[in-house]
Amino acid sequence: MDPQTPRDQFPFANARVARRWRKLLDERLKDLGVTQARWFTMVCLQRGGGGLTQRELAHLMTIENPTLVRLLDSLEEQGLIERRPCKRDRRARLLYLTHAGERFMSDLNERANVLREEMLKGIENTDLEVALRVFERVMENSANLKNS
Amino acid sequence: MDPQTPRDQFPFANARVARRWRKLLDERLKDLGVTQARWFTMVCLQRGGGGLTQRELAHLMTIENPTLVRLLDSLEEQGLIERRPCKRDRRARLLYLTHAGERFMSDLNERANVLREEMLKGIENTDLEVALRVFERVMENSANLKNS
DNA sequence: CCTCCATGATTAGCTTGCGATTTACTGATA
DNA sequence: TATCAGTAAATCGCAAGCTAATCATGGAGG
Repeated sequence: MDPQTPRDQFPFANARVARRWRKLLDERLKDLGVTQARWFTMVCLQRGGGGLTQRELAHLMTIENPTLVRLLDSLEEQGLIERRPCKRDRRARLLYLTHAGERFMSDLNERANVLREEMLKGIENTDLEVALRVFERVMENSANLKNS
Repeated sequence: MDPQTPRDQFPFANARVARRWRKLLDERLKDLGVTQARWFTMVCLQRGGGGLTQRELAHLMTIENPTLVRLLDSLEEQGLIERRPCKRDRRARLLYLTHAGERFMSDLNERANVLREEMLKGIENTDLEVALRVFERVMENSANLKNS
């Protein structure tokens, strides 16, 4: 078999890290009844500022709408977010963190930050910046594919 | 909200790229009846050399055993791999690519290579090497966590 | 006003990640 | 030899990613 080049290894190594991060974070949020994906949903909603539609939030998160629907179902059931009707378009629903959800965020963020720093310990910001540039370029490249 | 640092963004950006890669590869392998995960299983089996146990292959792939079991079920059903009994340990089963599986690999690899080069277009090897070092360090760091 | 296409959300069904449990076997030790 | 902890694989059930299909509403053109 050919020796492995950096290009060969990249997608696998990337996916491996993503699996590991998800697994560890799920583990550490478990006693709060939250998962990595649900926390990410709340983070994006908070960043987006509340009042987003589901389509807009899905776009922010770069996931598909049906995936988001289920995440919102569970968050709503936990009382962490709300779906309110939209007056301008009765098909749409506007999303908000509840007060409980907002209060909860500081605990969740704290645990996520701790884990992140443990995982990134000893890694220079300059190296992370290079990695982020690579990610960004991959996303740009793949945006122009679709049907090739 | 705080300005986003490279450290904040890293896990999300990493996960996003992993989702994108999986999605596009699944799409391009679909007509061959293979998914990204099933192809990855075959790649690892080929690299590992055949005759691996399931535990060994799962370790190579950095996934859990139950996840692998199902991948192997579908690959076996498609006639791409075989599970043979192990004479030294009757609990274990040794894994092999079938001839059909081996022949199939060149098509699959070709398509995966094309996609990879499209996604990595314009990215320097030196930058990929930095990213790979980051990945490796993250995996090392997270190996020492478990119960913290 | 009606028709018809487009769009936001949902539902259904598949895949693949996980942990917990079960089953069959191994191997060490009393 | 009998027992018993440990291990390989399988099974079950949950979460979260996806596509395809459905439903309700919106908006444009005849």
